[in-house]
Amino acid sequence: MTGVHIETIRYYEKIGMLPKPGRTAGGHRSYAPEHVARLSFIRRARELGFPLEAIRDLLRLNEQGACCERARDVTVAHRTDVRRKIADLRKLDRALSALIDECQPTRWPHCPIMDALTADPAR
Amino acid sequence: MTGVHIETIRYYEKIGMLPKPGRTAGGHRSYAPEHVARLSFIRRARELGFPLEAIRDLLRLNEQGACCERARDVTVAHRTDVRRKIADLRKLDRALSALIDECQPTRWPHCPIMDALTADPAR
DNA sequence: AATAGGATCTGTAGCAACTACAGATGCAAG
DNA sequence: CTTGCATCTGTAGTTGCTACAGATCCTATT
Repeated sequence: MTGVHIETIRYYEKIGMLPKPGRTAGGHRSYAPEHVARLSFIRRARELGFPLEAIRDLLRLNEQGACCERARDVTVAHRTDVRRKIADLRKLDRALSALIDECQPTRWPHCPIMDALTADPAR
Repeated sequence: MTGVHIETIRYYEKIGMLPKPGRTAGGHRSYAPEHVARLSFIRRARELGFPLEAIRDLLRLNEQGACCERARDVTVAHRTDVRRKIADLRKLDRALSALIDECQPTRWPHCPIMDALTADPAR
């Protein structure tokens, strides 16, 4: 129903992201509509890359009806984190590209990738 | 000497990234220059974001003197991975920014962030 | 009503790449 | 010879799941 794997649902239950559902006579979990809604909420937030701890905050805000102001703060903080990661990865991309460019057969005396990685014990 | 945390060094030893060093009479590890060189290699490769498994390959290539061609392949594969991550994160950034933009006090009927996350059980 | 099959149950271990303890030693400087 | 820091082993925690094993349950068909 929610597209969340069953193991993941049980994991969420275990870490307290999802309230424990009722059980059938045989011990199987039976989920109420609010479980489904909460799971959908979590899934959408996960698709937006929010960490589970942030989602916990968002869920709390949602329940309290405390809206925009603070939900926006959480979202902005998350975006800041995403942007930091992008910047880090771009730096990596540039460094890797420089190595790859240097590593052309035409310019070949010795492998620049290995040179960049090998320690220089003299220094 | 290498800037690698001591716990990390022991972790590398445990997973076989670093050969087991000799020991002093009292049982303390004593590292030879080749350990230091290997650790430096690993550290530089980690700074370039290579996963440990790829670093294992690079170290093997380095020992075999097998150079450019294959080291280049490993590096290009890693860059592809980095670029995929950048693309994913940019998509996230755009989605988050759209939500944040919509969430201005001026346009306020209801919080667009919570709306986006809340399930629509009717549909 | 019996049965066959799939789904769920609990619990644990694994992923990547470390980090953080606890409690016990070793070792070097003063 | 002492003081105090560094290292020792071993285990558990981090994040967000995923993948089993072996047992039980539930549903649909006969």
